[in-house]
Amino acid sequence: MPRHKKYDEDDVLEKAMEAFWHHGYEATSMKTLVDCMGLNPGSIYAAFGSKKTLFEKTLTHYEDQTSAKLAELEKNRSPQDAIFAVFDHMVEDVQSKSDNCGCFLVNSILEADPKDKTIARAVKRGLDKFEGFMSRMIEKGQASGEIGKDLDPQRTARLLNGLLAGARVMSRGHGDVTILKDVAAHARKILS
Amino acid sequence: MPRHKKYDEDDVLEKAMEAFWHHGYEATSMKTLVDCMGLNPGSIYAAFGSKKTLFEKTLTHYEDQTSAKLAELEKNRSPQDAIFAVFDHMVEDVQSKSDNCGCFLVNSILEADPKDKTIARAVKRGLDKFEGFMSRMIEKGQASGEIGKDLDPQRTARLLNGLLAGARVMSRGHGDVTILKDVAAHARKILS
DNA sequence: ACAATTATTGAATGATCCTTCAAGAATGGT
DNA sequence: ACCATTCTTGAAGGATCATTCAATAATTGT
Repeated sequence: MPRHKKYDEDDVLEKAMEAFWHHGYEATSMKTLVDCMGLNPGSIYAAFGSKKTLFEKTLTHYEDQTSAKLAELEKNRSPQDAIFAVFDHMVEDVQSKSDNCGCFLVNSILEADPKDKTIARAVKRGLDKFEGFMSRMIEKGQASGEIGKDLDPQRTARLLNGLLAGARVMSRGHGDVTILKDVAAHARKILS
Repeated sequence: MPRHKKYDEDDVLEKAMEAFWHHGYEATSMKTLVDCMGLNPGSIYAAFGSKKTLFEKTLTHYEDQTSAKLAELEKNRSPQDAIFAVFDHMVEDVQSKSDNCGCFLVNSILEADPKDKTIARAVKRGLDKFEGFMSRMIEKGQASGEIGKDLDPQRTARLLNGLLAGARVMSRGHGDVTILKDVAAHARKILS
């Protein structure tokens, strides 16, 4: 039977994701991908179809990674703490990395052509997962008495997501991290 | 003396801005600009130098337009109402336009190469104006008793800006406007 | 009306874009 | 050891990219 691939598909997908994440879809050329992934054009096209479909696969790869992290928080923490942990994680993430390239999903929302429904749907699916997590945590927190029952779970979830997205955007616009901490604190206030 | 330009420089700058705004910097080709602006490549280069410098000029053009609007609000409304008006304007803007392409500044923050200091600085200048407006309104509102004195003007200004940015991002991710109204309501709550 | 100056035109440039493909290399079954 | 199958290689493809420039057109001062 045949020859085996000498690279790991998840490895190179991860590298492609980093490239798209750093530079955006348009500014990431095939040459860049060839360099980053360590594969020749032919191999990339054989494995992933095209630049566009490769991009879509990196999006779902990111989505998978993110929901794995959320699932872990959901298992190991109280509902309220799980939400706070998301905000705290964002602060640490921005502080630790030398390059602040934000959330891959948020970046992709803004760069994507609104008419491109394939990417729009992939992004929306990612946002929905995030929102589902937040909403679920709020409901569970309300059931356990940890979170006030006056909050509408879904709308509050969206508000928190908006805060999260906005914080990342602003922290990238300025070189500043203060806004992130303030937003994390504000999230605590909302769920008080 | 010489021949006069047969186009208005502000007119074509406006059109270039719309092109960049809709598609982003990278996805806007020179051909697109030629079509949108109604000028030949030669004329564009003669007047604006390069694609990059043209983009920078559209950014400051946007900045000028925005600060004009803010100045008007600052003159005609109470400090608190001026802030609320910004949020309400965002809601109306998204609802009225068929294509929701967000805030040109925010889009540019995320697309721009972090190493490109020229664009980063232009964007930061725009954000600072916004933040300055918010902060100034809060201080004036506190002086007149309209806004609680316990709020830190600058940090609250940044928080509000983050809310604003986040709302636009989320409304673009989903097809939904509810989040915008909720954010506007939340801003009122913060300044209550 | 002519000269001087500037604007417009659009074809041409070389670089880079994404993609394809024919060739060679490597593996597993028989 | 050989065949069938699959992967890798990297050069070549045409398209499009941003940019330039020589030629033409238009305007104003004299």
